Amino acid sequence: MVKIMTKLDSKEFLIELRRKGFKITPQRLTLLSIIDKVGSTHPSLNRLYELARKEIPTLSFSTLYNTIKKFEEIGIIQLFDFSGETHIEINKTPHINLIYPKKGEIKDYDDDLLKTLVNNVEKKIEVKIKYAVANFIVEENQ
Amino acid sequence: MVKIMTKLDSKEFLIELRRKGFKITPQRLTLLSIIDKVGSTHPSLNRLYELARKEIPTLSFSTLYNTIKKFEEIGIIQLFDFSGETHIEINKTPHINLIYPKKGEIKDYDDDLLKTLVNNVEKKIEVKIKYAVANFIVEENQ
DNA sequence: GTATCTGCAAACCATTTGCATAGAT
DNA sequence: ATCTATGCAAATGGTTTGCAGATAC
Repeated sequence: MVKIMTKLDSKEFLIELRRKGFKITPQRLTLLSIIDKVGSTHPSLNRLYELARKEIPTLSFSTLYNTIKKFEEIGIIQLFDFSGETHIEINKTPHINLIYPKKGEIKDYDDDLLKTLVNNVEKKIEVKIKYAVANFIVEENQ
Repeated sequence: MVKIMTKLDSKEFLIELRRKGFKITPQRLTLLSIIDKVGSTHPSLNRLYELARKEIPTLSFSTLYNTIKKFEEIGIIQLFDFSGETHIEINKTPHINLIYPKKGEIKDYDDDLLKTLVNNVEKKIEVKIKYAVANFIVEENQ
């Protein structure tokens, strides 16, 4: 079993995974460490697959898929659809995604005003917001 | 040619369509009027197709698809992916989409704070935001 | 030893495209 | 008359599932 230390696979995190009945496999550790590294660039599943293949050339897409879905279920990541593909989000706090559609780039941007907005809405209509992202599409002139 | 009066197919709007080299067909007028009516519920393309079929039973999905893409190009609507499907957005001003994932419901919610946030970001990083939507996922306990 | 995971292959399904005919201007 | 739109049917491509053998525990 390969052991790579990252923010995500710290001891407590692995214990938590096990507690939920998950097995710790090399594939999962590798995916965790890749997500830890590049998660903030919001890779698509296919991009993630490319990256993971460099480390485990025999990895199947279905293993990646199942694992990613489990990670979402547990709450390690969020998934979102963009431009016909599933992408990864690791920033769980309310934030802005600055989207450059032509470049296909998505950058995180933090602003406390969004957090205030979430609080306001929660109070106003008496709901709990589980997750909040503001998508700002940037105008790209050539 | 069927003529149905809506906010969207007002005279100026049709002139604008023609100016861009588009032909005004019954299919397009019907789609415009349906979008005008139900656009705020963010229907998926398939839902839109169901609705349109009730009015034009022979309508093909590819006609709907091509038309919707044109509408997006012109700027009548925005398209976004959610839960593996393409959905329609007609609210072009910065607003919040309250998403109830279990129900599959998406409700518009307006708050000026979001508009302020957009202005702040535009000034701070010197970009023009073409389009802004904040997605708030609502926690639904059963 | 047992329950879960992996990898392969096939199925699924929304989206996209090619093309011959029809229609708008 | 010309150029664009429609509808059909097939292709595409990302996602999802079934299953036999392998692995974590």
